[in-house]
Amino acid sequence: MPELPEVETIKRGLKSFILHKKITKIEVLCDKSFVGTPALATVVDLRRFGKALIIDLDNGQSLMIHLRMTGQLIYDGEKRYAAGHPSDNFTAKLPNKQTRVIIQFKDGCLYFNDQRKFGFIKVIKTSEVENDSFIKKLAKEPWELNPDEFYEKLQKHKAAPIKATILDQSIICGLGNIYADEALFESKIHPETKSGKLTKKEASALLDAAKKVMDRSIASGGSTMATYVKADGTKGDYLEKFALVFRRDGKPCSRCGGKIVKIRVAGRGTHLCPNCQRRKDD
DNA sequence: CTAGGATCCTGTCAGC
DNA sequence: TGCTGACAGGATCCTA
Repeated sequence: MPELPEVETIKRGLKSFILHKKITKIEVLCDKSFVGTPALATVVDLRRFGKALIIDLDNGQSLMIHLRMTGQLIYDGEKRYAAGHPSDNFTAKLPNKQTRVIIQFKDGCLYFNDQRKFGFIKVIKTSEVENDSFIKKLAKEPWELNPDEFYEKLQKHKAAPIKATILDQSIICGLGNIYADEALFESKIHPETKSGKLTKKEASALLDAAKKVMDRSIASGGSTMATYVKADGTKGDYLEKFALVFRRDGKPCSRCGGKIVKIRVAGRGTHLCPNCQRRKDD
């Protein structure tokens, strides 16, 4: 998915289009993608918990949206605002084959598209949002986590590769496959390093790097491919502009000129510069 | 308890 | 061209 910066981008953008607007109709095209009974109400707030987006309504209910791997939210009204997993859907005619839910407003439609159907929209009581099983488990985001706290957490998973550890939302919240790779590169840590082998200094550097790469992404409107269009017509282009290792295997490292490689860690494709990110002896 | 692998689902791409 | 397997910006469930 869509990692924290992308969901933050969605939240900020949607706010300007749907806040205080009434939902006039909800069409569910794929049962798996919508949990609960759709009700028509007015949007009173948009919030984000890690990678989950919450749309609060004035009937005491909230829509919890998780895009998982391939979810997208595309608002189509006077302007089009698209964010999430980048694809041609951002500019395509909608609804299409991948449209799972359509949330209609008086002057626009919010399309929830999701190729792989891992994502979902779920109706929950607003008062229960923070007790939701997913949200409840979320750890602090990098900006709220202090280095000592982070270091202590790493000791509880000392045998797991650091990449797996920082992808675990109950340890540190917000990173996904892109920003995990970028943060490890930025802090010069090999992704397979056992979490318990990191020094306090390295843990602190990694935390700083996580904040840095995500701050930069949020500032540019989230990462994306070329088809991504923001509300103002500009493109969010973290991958093109800022990614230094993600999907850059075979290309030279911007820091040392060495060759970026792709390996598999924790079941995920992982990009690194073997020269800058030295493996420690186990 | 942790760690690692399979799994949900659709689509695309590399390699035969 | 057609088939096959691998893989994908996530999280959960199962097993050891």
